[in-house]
Amino acid sequence: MIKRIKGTEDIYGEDASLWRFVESRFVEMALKYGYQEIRTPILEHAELFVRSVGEETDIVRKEMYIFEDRGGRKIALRPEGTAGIVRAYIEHGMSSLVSPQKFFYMGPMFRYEKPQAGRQRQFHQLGVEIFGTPSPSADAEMIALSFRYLKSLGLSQLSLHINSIGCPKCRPAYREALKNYYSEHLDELCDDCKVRYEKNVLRLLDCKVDTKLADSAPRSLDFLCEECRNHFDQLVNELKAMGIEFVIDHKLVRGLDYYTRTTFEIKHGGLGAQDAVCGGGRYDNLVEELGGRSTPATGFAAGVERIVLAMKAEKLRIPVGMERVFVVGTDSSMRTEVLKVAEELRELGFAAEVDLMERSLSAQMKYAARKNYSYVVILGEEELKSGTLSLKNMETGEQRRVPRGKLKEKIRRNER
RNA sequence: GUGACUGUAGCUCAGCUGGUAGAGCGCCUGACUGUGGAUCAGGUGGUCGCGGGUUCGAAUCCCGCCAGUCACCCCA
Repeated sequence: MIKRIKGTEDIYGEDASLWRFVESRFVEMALKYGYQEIRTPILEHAELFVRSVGEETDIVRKEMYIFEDRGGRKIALRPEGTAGIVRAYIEHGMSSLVSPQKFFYMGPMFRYEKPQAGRQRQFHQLGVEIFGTPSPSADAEMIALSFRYLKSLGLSQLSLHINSIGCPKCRPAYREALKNYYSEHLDELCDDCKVRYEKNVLRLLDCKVDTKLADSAPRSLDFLCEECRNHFDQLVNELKAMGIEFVIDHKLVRGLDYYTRTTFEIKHGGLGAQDAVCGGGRYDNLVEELGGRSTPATGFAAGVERIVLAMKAEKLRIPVGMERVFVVGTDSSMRTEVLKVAEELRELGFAAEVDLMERSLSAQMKYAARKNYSYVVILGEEELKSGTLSLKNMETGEQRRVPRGKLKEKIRRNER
């Protein structure tokens, strides 16, 4: 038997409804804030990610799906969404459109990692990007959007963490301070951290083995230049003004090379080790680094799988859509009438299903019950003669004759 | 990439110290020729993850591989 590829998932049944809800709610919310959708290819030149995500990052060094196409080009399946959107922004000269340009997107991303709870090789992200404004208001808006969105799904065990990692002007001093601090504790570091010390000092902060050392390490906020400091202060003020609760987390550094100033993350308390459902921040230099005009930008990405896991952890229900009705005939001679009534119901805005197995009336009732229909319309000789329908409420068992034209008002909406 | 645990029907699992597969649930049909999730009866369904080895004989023991789960790394 051919099985699905490691780290990929088939989404079906109840899960598919959940996913649809998570995605459509996001689209609604992003549109409300004035964002427009952008769909970029899943395939990009591998070089794009090497230059944006960073040559030295794990994502590029060992997690990218790369292949050579028949024309000998090095192609990658996108490991994240931002790079492709920046590429599209530059390629289409969008910097000459009105600023800011605000985009939302969603779709599959690919990273060759070992799967675990909340981590797949093909995973799905939804997110936004704002181009053309250096203002902390942009950071505040997209952070607020992400947080409000997650709350609107019903999630409550959320915590928002923010930080600033400065800019190329002030970050070197901070990095130096960290290096000094850790150099005095080299022998206390775990093996992974010894590597981090050489490779990327900032990441020493999120070591899980020894958190005490990181707790008392120098804080990036204390090293910010004046511009970065003002930026951060204003972000904090705007979040407060919008009534968004957050904590300043000086240990929050993000893994992708392109971040500047603002970084943020939203964690969920009901998940396993992979507890970040959303993350992002500002990347003021990426557009220029990829060959575009110098353009400040900010954005976030949220993991759909993790959102879904979080919703399951909180046992959240989703609102039902259309009221569903099953239409049965007492025998095969009613077939035409059954089809007609089902079409009428669909026309009226209901979901209507009919038997496709040529089953007996009782078997059809059984099917309707198994599929959780709350209403069944029954058609037989008697109904046909009198121009009525029998409408059965499957929850109460109550059944009554209804004139054909009155179906709509007799079927009430209810919540699942 | 590293580590731990796991792999028998669609699902959950049983199968003791080796004698070549079972249950419950599900699914289909019927009891129920105009009425359901309950009950009863029948039916459907398995290369015992894959490949080697040991043995007269392997789901059971050994090795390798693959897959799954969780954690590390990293990240959404």
